[in-house]
Amino acid sequence: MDKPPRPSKTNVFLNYKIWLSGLTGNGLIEDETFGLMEKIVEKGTLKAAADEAGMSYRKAWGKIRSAEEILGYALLDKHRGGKDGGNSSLTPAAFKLLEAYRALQQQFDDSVEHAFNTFKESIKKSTDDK
Amino acid sequence: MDKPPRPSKTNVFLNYKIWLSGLTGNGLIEDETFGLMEKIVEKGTLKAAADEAGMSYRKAWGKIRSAEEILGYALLDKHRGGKDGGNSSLTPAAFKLLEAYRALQQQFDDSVEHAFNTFKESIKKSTDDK
DNA sequence: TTTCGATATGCGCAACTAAACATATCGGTG
DNA sequence: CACCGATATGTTTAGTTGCGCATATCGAAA
Repeated sequence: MDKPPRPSKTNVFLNYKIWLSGLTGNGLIEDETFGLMEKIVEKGTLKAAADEAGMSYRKAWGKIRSAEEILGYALLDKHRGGKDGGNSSLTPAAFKLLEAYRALQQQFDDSVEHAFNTFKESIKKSTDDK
Repeated sequence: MDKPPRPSKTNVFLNYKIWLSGLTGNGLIEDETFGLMEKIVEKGTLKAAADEAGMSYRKAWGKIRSAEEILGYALLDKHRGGKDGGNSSLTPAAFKLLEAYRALQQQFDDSVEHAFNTFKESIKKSTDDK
C-alpha cells in the first residue's frame, strides 16, 4: 500500500501516504482502491481485478462499496447474471476521479522528491553552522 | 495524529501522513514523537511531556526509545535521580532532526495545498472536455 | 428451466495494536 | 542515609480491525 521508503545516508527512510475520505470520518479511499479500478478496466470484472491484486473478492467489493458511499456516486456499472456470471466497468465519473488522483499522486511524488533531498541535507549539516 | 482532512466541494477530503522509519522496517517515527520532543523542550521531563500530550509515560518512553533505536543515536539526555526525580532534554542532534522534520512537513503542507486545488478542479470538470 | 460464474452481504474468529498494570532503579537533597 | 519523583522495562489485559468463511442472489444462454 505504502510507498517503499526512500533511503537516506543516515539509514533513515521517509515514508508517506495519501488517501481520500468522506465527511463522516469512517471509511476511506486509498491507493489500493484506485489500483483496483485500474485492474477493472483491464479485466472487466471485480473478481478478476481482486485476483490480480492478490486480495479476496470480499475485500475488494468492500473497498469499492465504501468508496462509493463516501463519494455519493457509483464507481462501477455492475451487472449480475448472464452466461459469464456478470461484469463491471468504470463509470465516467470514476474515470475522471482516477485520472485526477493519479495526477495528484504524481505531483505529490515530485514534491516529496525535492523536500526529502532538502531534509537529508539538513540533518547532515553540523550543528555549529546556524 | 493525522492532519485534519481538507474539505472539498464534493464532500471528499484529502488526507496525508509522513513518517520516518529505519531499514529493518519495524518501528517508526511519526508526528506524535516529534510532538513529544517539542514538549520536552517546554517541560523539561518526558513525564510532563507525556502528560501534556495526554499519553501514558510508558507509551511516550516507548516512542522515544524506538526512535532512538531507528536513528542510531540519542534524542534525549536523560537524567535519573535527584530531588526532583530526574529530567530529560533534547540532544543537539535531536534539535536538528526536529527542525528538519518540521521544515519537511511545511513543504508537504504547501505542495499538498496546491496539488489538492488542482485535483478539485479536475474532478469538477465535465467529462466531455478532453 | 437448469446451469454457471460473478455480484452481494452477514458474521465469527484471528491477528494485531494499544492501553493498563506492576515494579524496579537511580541519585541529588535534606 | 532515607526520601521522592522521574526514568526504565516486563507483563498482561483490552479493544479494534480486518480477513475470509459461508451463503444468497442474479440473469443470459444453452
